[in-house]
Amino acid sequence: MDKPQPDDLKDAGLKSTVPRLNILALFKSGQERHMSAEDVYKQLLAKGDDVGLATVYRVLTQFEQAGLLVRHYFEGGKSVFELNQGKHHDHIVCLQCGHVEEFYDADIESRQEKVATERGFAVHNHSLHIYADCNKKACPHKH
Amino acid sequence: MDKPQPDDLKDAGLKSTVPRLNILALFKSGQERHMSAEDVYKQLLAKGDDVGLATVYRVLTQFEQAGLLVRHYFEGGKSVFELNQGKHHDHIVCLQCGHVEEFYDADIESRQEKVATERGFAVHNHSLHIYADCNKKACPHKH
DNA sequence: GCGTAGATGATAATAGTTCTCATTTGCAAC
DNA sequence: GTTGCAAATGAGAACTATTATCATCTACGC
Repeated sequence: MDKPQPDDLKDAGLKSTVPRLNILALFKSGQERHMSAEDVYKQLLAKGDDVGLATVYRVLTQFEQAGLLVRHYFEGGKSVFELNQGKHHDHIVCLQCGHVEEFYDADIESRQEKVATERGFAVHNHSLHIYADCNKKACPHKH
Repeated sequence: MDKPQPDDLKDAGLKSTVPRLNILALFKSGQERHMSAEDVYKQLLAKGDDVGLATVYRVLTQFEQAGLLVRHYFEGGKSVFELNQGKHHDHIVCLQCGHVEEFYDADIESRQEKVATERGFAVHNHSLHIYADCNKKACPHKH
């Protein structure tokens, strides 16, 4: 239930191949919303799907270009992907446990747009990352 | 005029060595506000300063820890440094020419704080990067 | 001036990601 | 259902940004 929809791939002009279906299914399974290439690779291997790391990188990039996934560049070097569910949002990253929480604030959004256009820029996209401690009571979100 | 102040280094608990003075002087010269390690390395070599790349990386990290510089993680993998002049600000990065413009918006700042505390997070720092086109008239900011 | 802890620089090592290319596979035409 | 071929895959090499190693050098207090 919640099988991958090959249509997503077809619509994006991509052949529906085994690795692509597996990767899409992993994101749709919703276990982890935010995954790096390495994360995806390991999860697939753990599930028994035999896939190459190069393919994971390739497919993630294709999915990003197709709009199926969104890529984030958090601090720490590696980029992280999440399913694109249409609604833009920003992120709070816990520095203790790495937990990522999403939020959306209309005021922040509109002021960003304002700031950019005031300066003559045409906004493509933006990233707002708040790095913080969630640890009120010893980091509820386990690593 | 605008020579490096060894005091900055001493205050940070760092010996005032030739490479450190040169790197600090480069940032204070104000030619480029935002530079990657590679940028700094090349600029110094171009100026005739003989320095090792490893030293540049080390010194930039030390300066960041000492609060002399601020490090930014823009899209594209490499991190970028700028002189820490006390006033926090965010960035608009031009996707065409790489030009970086700074801005500060008190409303955005306060709403970020609000969003985070509402969710029980203690903010350490944040990064807001707007990626946009500055090209009103063929990208005024040359690469 | 001297001694030493700390700094440097050449190079090796590492992490994340992309490239190469021989082999395999999806899929459309027969 | 087979066939053909462009596109996709996977193993590993290559690449980029950065950090670690370590023998040599240097700033600076005595």
